[in-house]
Amino acid sequence: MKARERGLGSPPILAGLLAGPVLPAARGLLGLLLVRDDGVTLRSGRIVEVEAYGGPDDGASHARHGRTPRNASMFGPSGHGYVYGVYGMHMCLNVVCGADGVASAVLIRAVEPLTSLDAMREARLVRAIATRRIDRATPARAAARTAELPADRVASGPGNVGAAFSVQRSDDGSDLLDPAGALRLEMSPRVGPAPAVAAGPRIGVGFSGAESAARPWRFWITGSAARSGSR
DNA sequence: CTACCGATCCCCT
DNA sequence: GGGGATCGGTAGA
Repeated sequence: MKARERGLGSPPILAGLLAGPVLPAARGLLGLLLVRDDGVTLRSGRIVEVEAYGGPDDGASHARHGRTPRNASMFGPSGHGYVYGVYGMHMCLNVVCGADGVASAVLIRAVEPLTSLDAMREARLVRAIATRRIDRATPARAAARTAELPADRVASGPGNVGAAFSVQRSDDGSDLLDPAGALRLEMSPRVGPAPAVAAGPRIGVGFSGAESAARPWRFWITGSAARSGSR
């Protein structure tokens, strides 16, 4: 029996997928593993929710007004990371897609933790303290809350994926397909039929025109409790 | 349960 | 100087 039955049989095939159009790439990223290897612990999880973003024709994309210092990675080589900060406190991770020079990327919106769940909870607490979102709740209270976070909430939502995997600006432009990279993508060891995928409008893009906001460019694995917005 | 709203900072129609 | 590919605490039904 083949080791993989989900279609992406090998890293070269994954690289080829990411080098192509963003919508198939977004679907193909579902089910893959996101890995943070800090030399001490190996945090990993299954990608269960993503959003596709395009270039100048996509009113919701950071690339809608062309290349800037902030979005330069979107125009770079596929398979690399595009990391940006929003609202002064959240880091979001994208996988760059398309040919070099073409702007497109896939936002990782939710991950199901597989290994080092406690390290992810700890990383969540680090962010909570760093952003000082613990005015009313005392630090001890915040620590207790973080420790009690259900597994399927730890990396649910793009900001929480960033926190749980300690995504930082230095990850911007890094090669996510490098097997030795500190932040990387890996093939899922899971064998079986391809999971059912659902699609819908992207989240938080109301500022873009009606046409862009209506595009069903958000994809998720049906039934995953880690999907954001499904509290 | 839903809905609002403040936090906070980098980057830019 | 304004706004954002978010989050979570709080208020109120």
